[in-house]
Amino acid sequence: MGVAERKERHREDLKNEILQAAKSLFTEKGFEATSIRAIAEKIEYSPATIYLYYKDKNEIVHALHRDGFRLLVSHFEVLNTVSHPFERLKAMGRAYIQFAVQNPDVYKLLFIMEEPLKHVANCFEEWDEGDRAFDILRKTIIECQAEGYFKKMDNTLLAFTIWSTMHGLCTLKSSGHLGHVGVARANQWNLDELTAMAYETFVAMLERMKT
Amino acid sequence: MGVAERKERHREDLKNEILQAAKSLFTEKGFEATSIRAIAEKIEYSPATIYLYYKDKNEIVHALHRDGFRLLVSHFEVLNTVSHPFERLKAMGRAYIQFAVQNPDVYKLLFIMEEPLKHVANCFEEWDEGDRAFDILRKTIIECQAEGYFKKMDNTLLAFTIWSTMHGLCTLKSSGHLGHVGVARANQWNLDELTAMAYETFVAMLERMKT
DNA sequence: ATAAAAAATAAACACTGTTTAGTTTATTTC
DNA sequence: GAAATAAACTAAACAGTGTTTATTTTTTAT
Repeated sequence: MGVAERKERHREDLKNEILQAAKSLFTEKGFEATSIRAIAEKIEYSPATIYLYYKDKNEIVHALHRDGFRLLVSHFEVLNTVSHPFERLKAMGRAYIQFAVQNPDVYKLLFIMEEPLKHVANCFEEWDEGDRAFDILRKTIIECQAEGYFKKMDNTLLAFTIWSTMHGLCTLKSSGHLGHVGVARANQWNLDELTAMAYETFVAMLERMKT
Repeated sequence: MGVAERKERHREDLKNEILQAAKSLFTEKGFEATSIRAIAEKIEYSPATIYLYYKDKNEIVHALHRDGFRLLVSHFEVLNTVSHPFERLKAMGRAYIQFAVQNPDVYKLLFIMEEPLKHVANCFEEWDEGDRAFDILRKTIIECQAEGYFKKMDNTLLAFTIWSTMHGLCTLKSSGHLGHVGVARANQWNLDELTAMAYETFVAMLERMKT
């Protein structure tokens, strides 16, 4: 059935077109400032057409959530080339910050907004993407332990702790809260430097966790 | 002028009534889900009346932001009774988590939302509340350094790092992201336990930073 | 060419924050 | 006490939001 196939392909095309339009508008204007009508206008369809391809706005957000996670995981996969586990761990931290800074809206989608997560909870799928990203961190920690780091510490708990620190650094930086603390403005540091230095401080702490 | 005074007092009363109605609705329904109309209905005035007392919705949010910070600082002031600085530091961490868990909407107001911060930036005031909270942490760190902890580490950078970890723990927990990681559900841990244990893991790291 | 099916839309609904013009209430002046 | 002034309040509207329904246009199959 060549005809049905072509139609199906066209359907998928339009579905993807909606997604790309939404993505570009989200990163351009932010989430709250992007309306269904604006997405419709960008792809030159009527607003109601969007609803033929996506149940509601949350479904669009959820689709971008999945894409975003794939992007993050692919960012981390490059680090497999770093053979020494602790060096890899450090590189992962830097990569995480870099990802958050370069893709603030994607980051918001992945780790701050609650709606896309609710959608995951409703589906029976086990949030593979998130688990995979977390497992990358956990495995690296376990490898570090084989080298004498983090002895007698639970790898899962340490993974949560490290993730929390990274997440805290990224969110406090990009939300502007870090920048509004007086002592931060008083020194000559800019925000990126400050974040990098705080990360190095944390790395220094991790480094002491050997033997 | 007794009359003018009484009127002024009434004005302040209504202004405060609006604030309390907003606060209760915010904590009850969340920020996004509370409208000016809902606030107006709660105090039994017309929506337009709100605008006679507050410039816009952001000004209400900002007023609650200030209140929230005072609440947080008062939470911390109790800890002055803890004489040993490192014990005090540990207690501060627990108090911080407790505050975030018990007042999730206030926490969101203080450390996640960007709008109230913008308002602070527009005013010339130097965000005293935030600076004071941060200074409490910094001073405790400096006292710890006098006891042999965190030698040769910059107290401001360490303060940022610790704050980031606490903020990360609190936000990942209450946003639900922590709970959606497979390994977290696999173990018997509940979210509060998990957060507490992750905090203890972090404390264990800090504890090693002596001499 | 005509009937059936699919795709797209115009228009409405129930909301939102906010503004404007008008009404009601309270105070002051005569 | 009655009239003029000032303050407080509100009804109604505006422009926007996500979403739904009924209708029209376009495509496909007979």
